[in-house]
This record gives sequence, structure tokens and C-alpha cells, in this order.
Amino acid sequence: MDTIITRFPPSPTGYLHIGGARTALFNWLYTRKTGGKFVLRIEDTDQARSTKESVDAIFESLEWLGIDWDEGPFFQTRRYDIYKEYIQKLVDSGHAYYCNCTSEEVDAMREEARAAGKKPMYNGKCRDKNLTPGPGMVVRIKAPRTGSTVVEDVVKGNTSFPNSELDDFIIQRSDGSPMYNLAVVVDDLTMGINTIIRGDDHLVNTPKQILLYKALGAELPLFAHVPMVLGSDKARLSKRHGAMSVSEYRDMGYLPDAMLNYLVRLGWSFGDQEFFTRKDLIEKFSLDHIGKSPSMFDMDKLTALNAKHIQAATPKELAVMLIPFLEKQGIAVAQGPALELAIETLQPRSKTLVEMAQSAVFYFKEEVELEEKAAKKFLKKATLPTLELTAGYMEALDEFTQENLEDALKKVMEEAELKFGKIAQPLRVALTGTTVSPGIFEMILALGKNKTIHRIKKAMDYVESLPE
RNA sequence: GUCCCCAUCGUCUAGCCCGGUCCAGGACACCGGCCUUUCACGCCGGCGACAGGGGUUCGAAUCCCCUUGGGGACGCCA
Repeated sequence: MDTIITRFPPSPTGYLHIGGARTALFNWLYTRKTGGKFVLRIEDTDQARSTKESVDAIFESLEWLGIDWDEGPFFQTRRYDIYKEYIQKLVDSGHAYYCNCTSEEVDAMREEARAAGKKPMYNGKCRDKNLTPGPGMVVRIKAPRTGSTVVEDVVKGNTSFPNSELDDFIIQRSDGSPMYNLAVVVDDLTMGINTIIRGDDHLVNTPKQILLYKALGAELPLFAHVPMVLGSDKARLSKRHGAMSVSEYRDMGYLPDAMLNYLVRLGWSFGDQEFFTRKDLIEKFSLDHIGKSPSMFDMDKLTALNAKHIQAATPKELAVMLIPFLEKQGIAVAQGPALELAIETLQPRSKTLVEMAQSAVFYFKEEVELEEKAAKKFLKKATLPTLELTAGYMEALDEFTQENLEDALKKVMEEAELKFGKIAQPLRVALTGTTVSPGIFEMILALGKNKTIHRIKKAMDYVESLPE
């Protein structure tokens, strides 16, 4: 095969959800890996349900994930002339026919088939009537009734479908618009798509599409049907399983790279490797390690992976992503060393950007809010001398470094005759208001001399105000 | 109902194609411990699976069949 050309064809009837994102990712990775082309196509022929908002939401999510496309976006609704042309070809060559059966009639046929223990389908009433076009008529494909169609699939292997299960499905609605199977095949054909990676809910559609390819005298693309992503109860992923859309995960503070990493591992593996950078994935992805069975979405694992990606990212990269989350916490900070230093201290203790933003608040607030329990336990009258000593030694330092801070606190320990733990906790509460924070020294370094001393003094004021 | 797909720890999976190295490996979660200035990180250890039944074979997680279970499709949706 020459250049690999894949596509991602969402229908804009909602947000980009997890399953769709994974499909997009597989296609994208495969083309990036092979140096192929990735086409984005919007399947909006369902005029009733397609919306502009959905289209925008899909673009936005793809961009956030860093999945870019080489061609498109193409909109099916702008390609009706092309479909018409192909439908005409099919009619002319005797592969399709006009049908004037009403929906009610067809429903009755389906009912009848079901009652007879068969698959519900159209019975071919107009198949040989040679009807000519007219208002209210649909075009149906003339499907073979005997034999079988084999789908050759890279992940599923060969699957044979009896043609008796195929009905004369509609390729053009009575309003002249094309139906899914027709539009897909015509698009894939005219766009040169030679590799189709999609959810395995489409596997049963494939014989229909193969029929169309053959009727059009076209060469078949390579099929790879990827198992679906299920919810935690093994049912198809839906709203009741919690967050579905990619944008929700962005808002919960997941990194796009972590998302990609998690999604790709849902169905694909590379030995025992769990952590992948984007570059890794492009290098290592292949179609041969895609599993055959469906998988369940597990937020815990996503979260764990997110923590790893946060640790692996540079403070600078994180700063850009973190700023909007800080704003939600009411903190306005510019990018720069202060922010990056703070981020560095929080990297090993943040699983999401939301968490990181929450724990970063104390760095940037003007005044520390003392947590009641923490203050009660660690900021007592007896703490005053220690705080005073600490402030004194720190003020004497020209600038803060890990080393001279350690020296300063060592002196405090000696003079106060206290162990490190005894002076560290009160100091921590004074500086952060809570008992939980990054390591004392790295925190002080990130906070800076002014804020540090100011906060110690504030804490001293607080202690002094305490009743005897 | 009919057709199609799938089946290894609770979950994601390695191994399966090319049977022996697997009394089944890794990761998440969970439990214990270590490290330690708090919380984390990290490190060490534990718990925990070849759905069931038949074959084939000297030998099966690996090959075949059946059963069961799960999923998908059956639209003038995509």
C-alpha cells in the first residue's frame, strides 16, 4: 500500500466523547506513525440532530488533545451532488432501484419477518418493479440474497456474513438526501481513504459497504474494527457513567497527554509499558497489538497516569495549563519563575490540575487563612519564641537558599532545644495556614523572603492575641 | 427473535498466531511496611485471574467443539 490515508468521521450530534476520541487517536497515530494523511469529515446528513455547536465542540476537543488533521474538515451536507451522481450510477447499472413503499408498509414487513423468527427487514417488494423517480420515493440497493460476504479485518480476522441477512437498504431518502452507508462509501472512495479504523459497532455495517464498493467497481480499503469502550457496568458508555465528553476531562484537570496515554492503552498495548509520551506513541503504535475484547473505562487509572504525566512535564509547560485553573480559584498570576517554582513543589503531590491549583492557592494569596484545627494545634503561646527566632535568623539572610535556610533553622533548633519536627509544623501552619504542604525548604524558596517573613510575623501577631 | 463479535486478577493488560521456559508477568485500585519536617512522591511486600465442560496432544491460558456469560447490529440515525 502506498500512503496510508485514514479518516475520523464524527457526526455532530453531541460532544466528542471518550470512545470517539479513542477512535480519532488510533487513526491519527497510525497516520503519524506511517507518514500518511489523516482526514477529518463531519457526517452531518442527519439534519435534524446535527448542530453547529457540536461541530465546534468536536474541533475544540480535538485541538485540545493535539490531534490535528491534514485534510478537511469536509461536510457531507456540502457534497450532495457527489452522492447524487453515485446513486444515479448505481441505479443505471442496475445495482439500485426506486421504491415507493411507505414507512408503515416497511414496518409491517419487519414485523412479519420478526414473527417468522427472522431478522426484521425490507422484503424487496419494489425490487423488480423498475419504478421511475418520483416524489416520495427512496432508492434502495439491490442486495444479493444468496451466498455470503466476508469481511477481512486486521483486528478481528475474517468474518463471514450470510447475504440473506442483508436487506435492500435505503441509500437515498425520499427527500433526496443520502443515507449513511452510501455517503460513507462514496466519501471514503473519493477521498482516497484506504485504511478504516473504527468502532466494532460498525462491523455489521461492513458487508453493506463492501456491497457498495463492489457495485461501484472499487477496491476495498483495509478494515480495522476496534472493540468498544464500555462503562464500569460493562454497558455501552453513556451519560450515566459520569463524564463522557473530552472537554469535561479537560475541565477536571487532566492533561491531554495523559488522556492520550490512557485512551490508547484502552485496547492497545506495547508489552508491559504503561507510560507513553506523545512521541513514544507515534513511534510505537501499530495495528497488530489491538485487543479484540471490549474494555471498561476506569477513571482511577486515568488519574494515576495523569499524576505521572504531571510529574514528567516541565513546570513551564504546566504553568500555561494551570493558569486557567488558578483563575477559577480566584488567583491571578502571570507566567514566570514564581509560578514555576511553586508548581515544581506541587508536581509530586498533584493528580490533576484542579488539585494543583487548589494546593497552590496559599502561595499567591495576600494573607494566609489559618485553618482552625491547625492553628489550635500548632500555633500556641509556647510557639512564639520559636517563631520569633526563626523570623530573626531569616531576616538576617541576604537571600534565601536551601543551604542558608537549613543553617538558620538549625540555629533555631539549637537555641530552642527542639527537634526539627517541632519547629517545622508551626512554621508550616504559619506559612500556609494548614498542616499539609510541600517540603518546608522548597516551599519557603518558592514563597520568597518577603512573604515568608511577613507570614511568620502575622502568625506571631495571632499567637500574641491568644488569651492566656 | 435473527445475525455478528468477544471471554486471563475487581479494572486495563502481557502471554495465545508459532502448545512445554506460566503452579501465568506488569499496571491501577486495595492492604501492610520502609523513607520522612506534614502531605505526597519513591521503594519493598501482600491480596488477586487462564468462565465451565468436552476433545486433540506425552504436554493447553495457548489448537478444536459445545455451553454459559457479556457486547454489538438489525432505522427514510450515524
